[in-house]
Amino acid sequence: MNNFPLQSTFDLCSSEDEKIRSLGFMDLLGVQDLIGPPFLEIMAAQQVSTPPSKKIESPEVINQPATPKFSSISSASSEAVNDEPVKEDDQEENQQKTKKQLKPKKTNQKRQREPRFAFMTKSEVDHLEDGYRWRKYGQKAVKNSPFPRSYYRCTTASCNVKKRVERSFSDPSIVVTTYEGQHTHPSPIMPHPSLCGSHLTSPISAFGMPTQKTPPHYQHQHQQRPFTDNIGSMNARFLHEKLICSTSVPGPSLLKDHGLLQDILPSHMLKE
DNA sequence: CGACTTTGACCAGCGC
DNA sequence: GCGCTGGTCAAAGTCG
Repeated sequence: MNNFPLQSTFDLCSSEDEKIRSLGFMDLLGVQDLIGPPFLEIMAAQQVSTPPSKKIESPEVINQPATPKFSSISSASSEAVNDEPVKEDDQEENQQKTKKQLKPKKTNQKRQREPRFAFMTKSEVDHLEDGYRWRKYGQKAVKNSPFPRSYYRCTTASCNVKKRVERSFSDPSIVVTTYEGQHTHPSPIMPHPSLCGSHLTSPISAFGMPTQKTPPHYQHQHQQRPFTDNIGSMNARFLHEKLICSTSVPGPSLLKDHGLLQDILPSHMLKE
């Protein structure tokens, strides 16, 4: 497997990411775009639903909505889209500002988290090309890891998507990327949906990630699940890898995907 | 000169 | 209450 600089590892099997494993990757990805409802339902059913009473704090990954399917994601997404959590805080904000020219966020309520999804990618580079433009706004050393975690934000003004990138402690060759929120715009770098998948000029962009390369008709069809739109593209591959890694996901819908993925995935992977 | 990165500081949440 | 950690801000620096 040295042919590619990187390869995604979806079964999230590193010890460090056990937490990730426990939760529905699909849900996080919102992959239903490609797989269709039946599959999702299966996945959703399998998902560890986070008890409402318990805060969804598990770092990446887990904010698996308690509700099956994406109803909660949908609503979350809409919030996410408008996502201007800060505005209503103006007054409080002022007080805080006076105090310190810092963070407008924070208020009486807990910070609302956007739907997040994480995935692991075997890569030598930390910041994978995913078709969107990101601006780094922070970096922190992480506990229990020699590798720092980088924080990125989508540079598009109206887009509040963020992502965190860190290397796996257990396997430095693996990059754990966590996306938060949804893109409210098409990919500025890869404007041609048709390029998605079939023209993998770069392994990185190939499963780089949530590039919005979903065919227009598809997007239209699934408009109400904005979150999935962003991710729709990468999932083909991610999804499949996840599937082949996860023995717990039987299902016809899987087969359905094979057709779509054949030109993307190595035959041996398909077999698996 | 604008866009982006680096980096130190600050704040909130959480566990003890 | 206190300390730790994650997440974010914003000034300064860097690059094209």
